[in-house]
Amino acid sequence: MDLNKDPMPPPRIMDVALAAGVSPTTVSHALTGKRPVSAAAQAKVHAAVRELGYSGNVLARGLRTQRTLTIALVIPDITNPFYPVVARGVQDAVTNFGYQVVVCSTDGDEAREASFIREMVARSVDGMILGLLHTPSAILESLVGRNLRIVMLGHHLGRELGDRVISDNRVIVAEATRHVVRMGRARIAFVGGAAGVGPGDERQAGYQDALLGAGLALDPALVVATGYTRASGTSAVQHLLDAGVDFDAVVAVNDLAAIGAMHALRASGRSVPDDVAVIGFDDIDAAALVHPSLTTVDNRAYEKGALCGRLLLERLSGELTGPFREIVVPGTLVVRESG
Amino acid sequence: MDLNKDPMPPPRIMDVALAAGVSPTTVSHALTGKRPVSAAAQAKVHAAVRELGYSGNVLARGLRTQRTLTIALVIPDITNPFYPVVARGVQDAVTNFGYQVVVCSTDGDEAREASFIREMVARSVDGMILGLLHTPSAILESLVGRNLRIVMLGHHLGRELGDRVISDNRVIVAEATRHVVRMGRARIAFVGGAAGVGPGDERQAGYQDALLGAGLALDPALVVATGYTRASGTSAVQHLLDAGVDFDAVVAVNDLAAIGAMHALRASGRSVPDDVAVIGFDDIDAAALVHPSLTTVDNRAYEKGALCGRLLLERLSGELTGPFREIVVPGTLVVRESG
DNA sequence: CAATACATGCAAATCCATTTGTGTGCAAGA
DNA sequence: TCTTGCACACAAATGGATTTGCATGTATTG
Repeated sequence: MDLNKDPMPPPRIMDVALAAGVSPTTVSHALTGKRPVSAAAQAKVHAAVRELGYSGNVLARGLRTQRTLTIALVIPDITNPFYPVVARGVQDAVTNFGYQVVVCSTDGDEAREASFIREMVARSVDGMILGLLHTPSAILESLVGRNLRIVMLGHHLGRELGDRVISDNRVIVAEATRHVVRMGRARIAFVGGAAGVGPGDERQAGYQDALLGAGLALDPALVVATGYTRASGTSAVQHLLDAGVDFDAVVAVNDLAAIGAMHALRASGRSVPDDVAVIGFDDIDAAALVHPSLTTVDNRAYEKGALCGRLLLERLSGELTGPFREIVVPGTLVVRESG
Repeated sequence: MDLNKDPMPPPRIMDVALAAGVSPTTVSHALTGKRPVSAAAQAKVHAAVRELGYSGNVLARGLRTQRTLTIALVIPDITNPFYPVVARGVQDAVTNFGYQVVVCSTDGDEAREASFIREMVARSVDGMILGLLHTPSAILESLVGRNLRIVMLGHHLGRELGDRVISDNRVIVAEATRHVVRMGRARIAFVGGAAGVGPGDERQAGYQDALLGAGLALDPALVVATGYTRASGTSAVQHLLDAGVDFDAVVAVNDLAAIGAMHALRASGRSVPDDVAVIGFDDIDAAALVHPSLTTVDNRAYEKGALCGRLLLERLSGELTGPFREIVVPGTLVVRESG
């Protein structure tokens, strides 16, 4: 019982040719349009294709044409609700043009980022949309000049490898922080992110800009870089509480961290926003659902994904040429109950 | 300026052979282990591989070997937080064995389910994990007997195509409904899902089992099948309210619908759970975060994904043979504030 | 020394669709 | 009638790795 024998292999181009009564060459021409084919032959070929359910072997086709109609989307964390929305934006932008999207979640791990990228190159993807947390290094350097289009998402570190779609992190976090200052808060913590990793640094800079602009002191004890997950927010606040740091507001690196922070605050008996205001970033679905609802920055996940997809397609089609573009998608402050 | 010329193509096996001073055949044997290779040659080959960053051409390899080390995960909705967790479970189960996961989100659209499956077959994936909402039809029939392993997730409709990992939907929803009955609720609505689509029917059956078991009447007006999204829950409750139906509890087909239902209830000035109790299904992250927190059923997303991945690998390796297995992953009721 | 085992190279087939060059038959137009 | 054009078949090359048969060379063993 050889389970690995294929009892009914998929139809090949030769099967279609036989069924249509034409040569394989004509089938190929009829399907690709590389040479004129009579209407009669067209009809016969398409009838045979439908009858047999022929769809061609993507491997063989890709090997020959050097195009796979596949793009890779590399993201830090598929369980962060921000990214599925991005993924949907990408998908919606490219599926109508026949492209497939392969999603790789790296857990923000640098080694995994590298290995996914390598893997996707080996798979001959036509392009990649890279939402990396780490600065592109040697791995990406080796891709420069490859026949491979790249769009960077939310990153403008490192060498220019392709078009970029980014947030105005610094500006908008500064605005969000000023919003908290206007509410009379003066001991404002910044929570989550990690030095040199992802957008945390820029957001922290925006936070600092706002404090300085308001004439408030920068207290290093108020900055706790723990990461980008819910647990990051929880542990950061716990750290602040354990250290006995006094604070009346928390600006979090993203919504997940903000929600984690709110949990830790509630667990310690503090009220949000009465005792401590909390601000997030991204405006994931859950931001509107938590209690109190989260004041945050709409990070336009869907638009960003769609924009990345469109940019990539335009590069692939040659429609867009010339120097790499950097598109800033501005965020907007969404004021809710938490701050 | 031909942007489509490749200034630096990826290394081929011949390049490695030249660099290592051996034949391409020996390189292949060294890397695949199909024939014994001396330690000296091994070392030279591996050194050359590292130096050149050779990883092989997946298309060519797959074409020859008929194996791509890729599996497809087809899910209804990537923005439903249940599924990213499943995806992570699958990934964690298979990446250590060299497999890649391609995630396809179908939006619960039957045509898209079919087209994704076809697309993945054309890509010669080694196996598929199918979380379908619709009953597998002709599309899948044509895959029976193909050299392709299938695991069905949360579905036991249609012909047996592979192993299955399912929930005890009916039993656990009945238990959840009895929980609401014990709280003294008697006018219990069932909200969301769609006839013949996904697990909705089974969950509704469990709801009815519990009502009948408790001697309560089944009022068709209390059942509103609208779908699986947050909007589905909102519109279903709105429909109940508009129709003037009296109810004091809502059992929703999943957490998203439950959260949508809570929104509609709050918007109408009703209190949860005082006026209306709400029960969800899945225990997505947001269930614990909404206010009031959602009583729901832990649907073990991660375990299910991991289980699907393991089953698929065991079939692919030949480790598991014989008749298809059906594994029921029992849910557990998680009582929180909403009901 | 003869015999066996083992490592390795070479050549060729294979996987399947695409693509190009060449040749053939049929038709319409000069 | 001769040309020109068109549709198509056929053959062969291409893409890159895997895999097998066969031959060679070296090393070990009886």
